[in-house]
Amino acid sequence: MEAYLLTNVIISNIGEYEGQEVTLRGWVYNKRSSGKIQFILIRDGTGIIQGVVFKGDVTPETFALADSLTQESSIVATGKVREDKRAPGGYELSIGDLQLVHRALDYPIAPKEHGVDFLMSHRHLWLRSSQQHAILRVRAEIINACRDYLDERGFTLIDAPILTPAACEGTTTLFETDYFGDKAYLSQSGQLYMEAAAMAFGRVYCFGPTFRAEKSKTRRHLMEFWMIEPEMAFADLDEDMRVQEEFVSYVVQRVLSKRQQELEMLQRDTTRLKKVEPPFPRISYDEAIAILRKNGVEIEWGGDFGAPDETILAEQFEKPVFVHRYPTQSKAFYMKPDPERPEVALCADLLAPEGYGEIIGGGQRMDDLEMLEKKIVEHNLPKEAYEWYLDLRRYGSVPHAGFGMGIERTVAWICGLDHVRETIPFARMLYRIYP
RNA sequence: UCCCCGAUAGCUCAACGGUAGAGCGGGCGGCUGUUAACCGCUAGGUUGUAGGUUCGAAUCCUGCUCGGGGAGCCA
Repeated sequence: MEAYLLTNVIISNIGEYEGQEVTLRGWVYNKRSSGKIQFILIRDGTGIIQGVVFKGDVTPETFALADSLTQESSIVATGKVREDKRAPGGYELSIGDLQLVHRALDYPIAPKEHGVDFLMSHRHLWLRSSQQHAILRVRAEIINACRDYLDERGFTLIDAPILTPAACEGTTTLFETDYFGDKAYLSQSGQLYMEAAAMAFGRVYCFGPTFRAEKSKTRRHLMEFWMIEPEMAFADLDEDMRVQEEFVSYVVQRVLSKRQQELEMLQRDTTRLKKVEPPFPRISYDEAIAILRKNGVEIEWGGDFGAPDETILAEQFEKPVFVHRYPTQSKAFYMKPDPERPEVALCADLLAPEGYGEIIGGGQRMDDLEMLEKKIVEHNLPKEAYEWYLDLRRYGSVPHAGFGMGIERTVAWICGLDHVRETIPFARMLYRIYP
């Protein structure tokens, strides 16, 4: 077999080779035959093209091979690229020569409807289907867009550790692991480390997996998910929200312009996505409570919002909406209380439209040493573990703010999916860690 | 942890107290333009599991296991 070269022809730009003879390497996506003619849908990861084998055009051996091909068998096909309106994709390959690389027997995923359990158990093969391809390409585009936006604005990528000595927020359950006889935990947020990095680099972000050992079993939860967490020195809550709305708008518009084909494949109605541009509406927690009560929700001041509450709030607006200044008591220890009203914190959540819920949580951080020490005691956190964090308030403390955006929820929203499990290549869910 | 729903052929489902079926996928055959192609034939089942009720259970009841949706918590 000839050497695999990266310069080889790929299906996504097959149009450039019209009229030429090319060699494609890929897998059989599906096959239809009509006696003396075989239609082989070939996919190579970049796209799908229909290959046509006429009995009269090839050797009897080649035709017999084409006839015997099974779904997902790997092949090398050589032939002429031809424009043809009847073909899906607009181009066809008139196959003259065909080689079998490997014959796949009894590929489990048939071209038909399947159940969630079956597909998730065959995730390693499900990734080959067109829809999953489209979703993961949108995910890749979102991640690229996030990084481009931040990189172009003076942010430095400073990744946070995944193995950590203690809870960042000390509230949710952590995955515990043995660290040579000591306990270590899988990170649930890189934020505290980003605060240290922001004092060193000004504007920073991290992008990596985070882990929550909560026994959440909903369409919005994964045990392992990816979060992008920017942090900015000399920034307050207002600036934080301005960056967020610009950031989210940039990401959405970028996907709309570069991944239109994928959104079409997913049958995503993009009319509401097109409206995602700054500024986003801002409502206070107090206003949110009033809206909920007006909609018949019985809710006390001080509590957090549930998923149905978030949907009601988001439905009031066309664009994503900020809910700011939540009660300090319900928020993490590092949130800075509003100096004009200490019972609320200078924080904001961004709720996506169409019922997708919270995609960003963020806010201004506590920059005063004494108040932070007090909060750590109030939250029953071990002060020794946070000495390094307190140092940031001892040596040149400044107002600073940041946020964390969940990639999977953002992908689900932009793709219009009803569950986050398809937005990550291999979802880690409650009671499901295979494959 | 709690609430609701489900488990029948490889897959998606039907049969709802009286002999377990269909479509897709597999195998064999037919067809020179198919679009999840079509047509014919064929193989494929201890109905998740353990009990119970009944002359008789896939079907009704109970436990268990596994899965799905949701709550809480969060991104």
